Amino acid sequence: MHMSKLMVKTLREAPAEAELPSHRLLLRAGLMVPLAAGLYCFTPLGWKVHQRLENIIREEMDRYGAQEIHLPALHPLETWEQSGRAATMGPILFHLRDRREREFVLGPTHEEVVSILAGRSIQSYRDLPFTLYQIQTKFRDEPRPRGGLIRLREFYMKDAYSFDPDWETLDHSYRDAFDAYLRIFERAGLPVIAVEADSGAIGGKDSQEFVYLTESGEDEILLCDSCGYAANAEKANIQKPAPVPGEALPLEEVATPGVTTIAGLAEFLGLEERQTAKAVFYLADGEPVFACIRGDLDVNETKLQNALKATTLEVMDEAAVKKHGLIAGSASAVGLTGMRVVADETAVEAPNLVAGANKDDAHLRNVNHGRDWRADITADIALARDGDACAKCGGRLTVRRGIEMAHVFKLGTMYSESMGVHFLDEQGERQPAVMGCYGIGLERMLAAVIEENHDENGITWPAAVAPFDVHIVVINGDQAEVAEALAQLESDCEAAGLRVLVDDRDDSPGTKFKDADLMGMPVRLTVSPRALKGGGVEFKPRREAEARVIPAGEAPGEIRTALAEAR
RNA sequence: CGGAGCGUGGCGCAGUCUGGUAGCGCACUCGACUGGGGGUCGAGAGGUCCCGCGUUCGAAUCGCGGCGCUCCGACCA
Repeated sequence: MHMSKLMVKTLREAPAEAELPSHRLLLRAGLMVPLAAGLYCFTPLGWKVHQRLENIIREEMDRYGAQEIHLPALHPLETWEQSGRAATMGPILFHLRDRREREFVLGPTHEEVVSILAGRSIQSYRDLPFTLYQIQTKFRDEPRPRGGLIRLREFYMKDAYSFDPDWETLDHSYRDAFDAYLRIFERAGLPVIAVEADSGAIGGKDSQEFVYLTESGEDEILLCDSCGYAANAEKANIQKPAPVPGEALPLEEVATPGVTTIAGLAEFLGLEERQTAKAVFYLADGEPVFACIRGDLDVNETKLQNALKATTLEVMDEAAVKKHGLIAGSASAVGLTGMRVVADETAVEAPNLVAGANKDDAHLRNVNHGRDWRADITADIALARDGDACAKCGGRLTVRRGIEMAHVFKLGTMYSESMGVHFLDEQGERQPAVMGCYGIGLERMLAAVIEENHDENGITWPAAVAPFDVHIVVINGDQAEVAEALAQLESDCEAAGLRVLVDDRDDSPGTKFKDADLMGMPVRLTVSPRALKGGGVEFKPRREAEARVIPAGEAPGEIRTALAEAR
């Protein structure tokens, strides 16, 4: 490809709205052009990278026997009503109507549709197991698209779905997908870590995310520095400090004028925070819920939501707090009626806690579970924080941020039951298939590849995803010797199976070098009178500082070597 | 949805406070020179100043309403 013919426009300066390095470079290098919030056009250059990522994924999925399919993006609304997710996914669904006023949604994912497809193919346990996958567009009406390709409203996802006769064989399908993902990210030059993730109220057993660690990520991850435990903040478990022990003492009210915070309460009474009880109020599916945890801990709302099996959970606003007669800052479950109480184990086990008296400026000492109050649900609802103790080994947890690249789930039978994916087992009994699902965000992956592979001058593509292998800069291409050398070099490289980009534009050398750095092909060759005089062509791997002159005939071999190193 | 900022040629910005014929740099076109890190000179083209309503003799500028974009948060199987 010659740059004089390539539809690309590089920018000296990035648009003001772009902040992330990947976003700025995607725009500056001319890989994409914005259309609207969360929507981008890919240029020929950008699309080549996208396709190379796609192909890596396709190869690794095919390698373990997953089968590629294609599904509609447009789904009848009833499909989503059948699974119940029309309600739970709610506002994220793009809705539209056809000319006969029939309602459709644009698929944000494809569990429902793939289940319908699978259900029509499965009759016997002999038909199982298998894994289907698709690489196609998904639509989500995100509340806030952001970060260039990090969060889009229309995006490519590789989504795979496994169908197994039982949980045991699902473990194998899951493992196959997991291993394929490790190979995919390895090949794409993207360091990721697998972290335990929440599988949601929707159910399922195991769930892991593949996360690329970066400060600009939106996912919060807890990492244990001693045992390697890694979990999404929604899922992370901690070892909670032991309570202050003691025999149950008589309940006693104490005046606490103006005290409304745990820190203030502990200081006022000269106690530790773990000797107090904290209360937080929520509306779960619209119903009031009283959450209670020991004062030194915070509530993990995902865990709380799971404990409640609620589809929505929100913190009560002031009006709701008032309406339900709660006293913020002095609330406790003692004497509380009219709502469910969910308590963390710590609040149940610790004796003689200080809790609110359910009136202003007063608290209760020596509150004990069982005697003074009772939890409707007792569960672990504690939030892991930076510095907390690892649940597995007691080591120190550190909070890191990252971008979720992929998510693997053991779904179980939820969709097979609602969408009708059944088979007859060896006993002739009708069973729902046990499903798993495995998604990778393509554009997000592309953005992360750039986040990981760039320097102050531009992109430094890993060889496996670069749009071209070699970028040939021509200087004084109008001179006959130079033109001749270029033609030979180009055909030698192409004969060696290399993807060649030639900057044949009539621009100054400086402009071409800057663009070559910005666009970031793994190897740059310069054909010029000077290099010819020096005995060949100038050879410079993008990630190295120094260039050297090599005989032109050796270029293809040297490029191959450099590509092998540019991972 | 809450908080903040921004909207002027393709990109980066000035002009807005204090109303008076829209400007700079880059990019673009043509010509010449130059030819190893976004080069020089000359001549050009390109604008619903986000939209609407209002105030005014006169609005990019003031007022009201709306839209869009970005960031933070909420949200995000």
